[in-house]
Amino acid sequence: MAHNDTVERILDAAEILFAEKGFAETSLRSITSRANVNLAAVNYHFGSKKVLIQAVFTRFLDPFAEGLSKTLDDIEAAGKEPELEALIALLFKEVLKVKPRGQNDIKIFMRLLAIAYAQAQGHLRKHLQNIYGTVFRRYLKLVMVAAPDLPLYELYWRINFMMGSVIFTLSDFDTLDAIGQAEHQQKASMEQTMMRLVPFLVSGMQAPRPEDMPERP
Amino acid sequence: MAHNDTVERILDAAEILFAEKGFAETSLRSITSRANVNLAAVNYHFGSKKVLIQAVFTRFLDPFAEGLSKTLDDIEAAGKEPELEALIALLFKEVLKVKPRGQNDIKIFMRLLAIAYAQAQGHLRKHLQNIYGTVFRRYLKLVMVAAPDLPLYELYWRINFMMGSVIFTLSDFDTLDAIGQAEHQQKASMEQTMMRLVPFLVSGMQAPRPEDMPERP
DNA sequence: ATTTGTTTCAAACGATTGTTTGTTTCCCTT
DNA sequence: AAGGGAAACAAACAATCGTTTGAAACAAAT
Repeated sequence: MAHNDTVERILDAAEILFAEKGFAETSLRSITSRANVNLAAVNYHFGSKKVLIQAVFTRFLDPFAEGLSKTLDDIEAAGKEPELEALIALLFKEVLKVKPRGQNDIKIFMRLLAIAYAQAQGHLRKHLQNIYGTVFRRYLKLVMVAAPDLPLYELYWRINFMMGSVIFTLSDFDTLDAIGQAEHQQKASMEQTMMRLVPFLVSGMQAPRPEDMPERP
Repeated sequence: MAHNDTVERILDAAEILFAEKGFAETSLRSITSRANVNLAAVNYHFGSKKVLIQAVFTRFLDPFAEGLSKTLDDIEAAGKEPELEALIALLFKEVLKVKPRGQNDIKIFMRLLAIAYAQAQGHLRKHLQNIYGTVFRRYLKLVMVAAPDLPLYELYWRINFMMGSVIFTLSDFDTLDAIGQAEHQQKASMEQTMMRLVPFLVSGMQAPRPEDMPERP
């Protein structure tokens, strides 16, 4: 219990503080202090702060990627070709499945993703791409089938447009919801906002191709 | 020439380094070193690093907000009610107008926006909101007219969905374009990508309202 | 030419950072 | 009960951070 408990307490504290302030702005001392753990424990168990950051991501993304992979297995086994809306909603369901122990885990998860993208840290990005690239490509193939009239290159960019909407909105959900309450006297939940995202994304993906944009310039 | 030159050289160096590495990861020494300026110059001319960060944003956003404001003046003076597509394309044109001295200024501009959102720095966010909130609200009113069948609260969230796509995609344009070249042997420009964004965003905004989502729960 | 005020500069400040060290404590095996 | 390897600990490490200092260099005005 001793070892494992310390490692997980560090990860718990780290993911919260990283999501709140970012990587560079979060000191190891603030992490170990929140975790009620000795300062040296981080370097003892992880080796360095950089590895700790990667470990935080791994703990989130591994179950997510595994869950997504299994869902894709089921789809392919059933020989189904899901529609665009189902494919997008699928991703949200998968996100909601991850780590049901805490309520605000999804917010942390999304904020970490946003920070990872905002900070073009070479080592982190390639680390994630190397590990989770395979599952992502499997998912992308299904999107291709669901939107057959879209050239591959166009689809590539639209996928990124989608990622932008989702990550941006959900990672800043608390702030955006607070503004929404102040200006419209309505509050939203994360699940509601995901539901709101689906039709926006589906319609965006089904949009006609941009004008004056040759497929191969 | 002495004073003004130093201040602008600091701003030039700061915006590049901030866009590359973020705020906390960029030291004043790296800024002053790149600007060929003494270390103390930052605190002498700006007072603190925090003020320098705000100054970098101001130099970008002031001309942008002013240009947008004038464009909105013209529209209102002409009594026009632009369509959604025109309103969205308008924003991109306004962005392209800002700071024509350098080619990659837009990339820096977008990266700074992304970093500003990712790092929930309280002081910066309120600073921006207080200064540029007025222009933004004027623009929002035009969008309201262009999408009359959309409830205000729904529109609020979709505006944020749009912002997410744009900021996310364009701030990471270099990386995304590099991947696009590797996987599809096609390269894009920032202007092309903006053109690609327009139909995606327009269709997203015109999407049907999400199911099971009462207007006032 | 002298004064006045602004800007630049080298140097140092205290604080905080990630990491390392050597020792102590704990737990398990024999 | 004794031994040994893993873990926790207080303390210190060198490096870097933003900021401050006081003197030097400069410009413009009297």
